[in-house]
Amino acid sequence: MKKEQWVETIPEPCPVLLALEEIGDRWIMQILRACFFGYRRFDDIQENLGISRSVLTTKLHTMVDLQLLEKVPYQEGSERTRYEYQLTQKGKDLLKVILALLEWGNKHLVQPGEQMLTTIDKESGQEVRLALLTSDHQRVRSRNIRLVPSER
Amino acid sequence: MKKEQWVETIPEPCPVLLALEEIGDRWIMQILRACFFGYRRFDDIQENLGISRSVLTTKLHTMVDLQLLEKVPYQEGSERTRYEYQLTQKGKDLLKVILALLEWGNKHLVQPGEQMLTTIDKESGQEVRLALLTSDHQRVRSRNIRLVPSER
DNA sequence: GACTTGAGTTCGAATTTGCAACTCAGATTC
DNA sequence: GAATCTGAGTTGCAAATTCGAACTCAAGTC
Repeated sequence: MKKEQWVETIPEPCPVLLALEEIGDRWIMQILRACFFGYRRFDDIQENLGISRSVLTTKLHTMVDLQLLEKVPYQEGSERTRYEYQLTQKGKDLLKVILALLEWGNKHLVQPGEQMLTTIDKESGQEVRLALLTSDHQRVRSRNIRLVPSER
Repeated sequence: MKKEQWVETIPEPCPVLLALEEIGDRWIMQILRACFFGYRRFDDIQENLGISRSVLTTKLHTMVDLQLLEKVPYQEGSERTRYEYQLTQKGKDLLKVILALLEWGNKHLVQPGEQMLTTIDKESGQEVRLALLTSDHQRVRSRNIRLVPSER
């Protein structure tokens, strides 16, 4: 193998692979997207995604095991107690992954005439984008980065 | 369905779903990661990922169809012409997705004692992270964003 | 002429997913 | 107080994916 692009030594295990092994299957990211977009209940998620009920059951349980979601009881008015799936902090920390996918989808997948989904700052109303920043807030362009192993 | 978190109206088709339908399967992101990390040839990728050869063949072809990769001839010295898979611009534009996964993996999946993989600025050597920026370079925190549909 | 290498094919077995129907407990209706 | 509805699953079987290992095939090498 010749010239490498961003990295010379890849740690074992590779953190990106670890991430993909947890959430890189056909459904988990889609379920997370639904959760970010406000869906919380079994039937809502099932209908929104068109996933089969049996698979959704399994995926929700593994997502709870992985601590991406939490099964929380709630009541609407005086109805009986039900359960909904809420994003945990670990789950919420995947927001940037979703936003990165969103930017890429807007750029490469949305056809002219269709609608994009843009991220705006609630306060200023300005458009918001993901950028690479050094610790003292300088912007860095992608081609100027390198990946290095470091101790946890 | 009650209170939504980041978005009131989701455009149809949703750009995030479009993205996940293209690259959200079990292998494509892993193959992309391998490409970002410098692997370009069939056997190298196959060995690195432990994917079965038949599936890799199919995935590489669909990735070429989707214009994520390009099959490019090359020669090493005077050897016969071979082919390697290179990231296209559309493929390279997924870097932020990979970096977001990397940050998440570092934070939540790397065990103490194992190695993280950190992103640094080639010039300053400083650590680099993904951040949300408005168009005039103000940082925004995740909870202060909203998603709105917009015309393409 | 036999061997090696990269890049696949082929094929049967194992795993995952889909679909439709069934369950089951708590509310609500008649 | 029996029948119905609703949310959140199970169950069982068919269809689609993936795996592993062996086989192919064309170039180039010994």
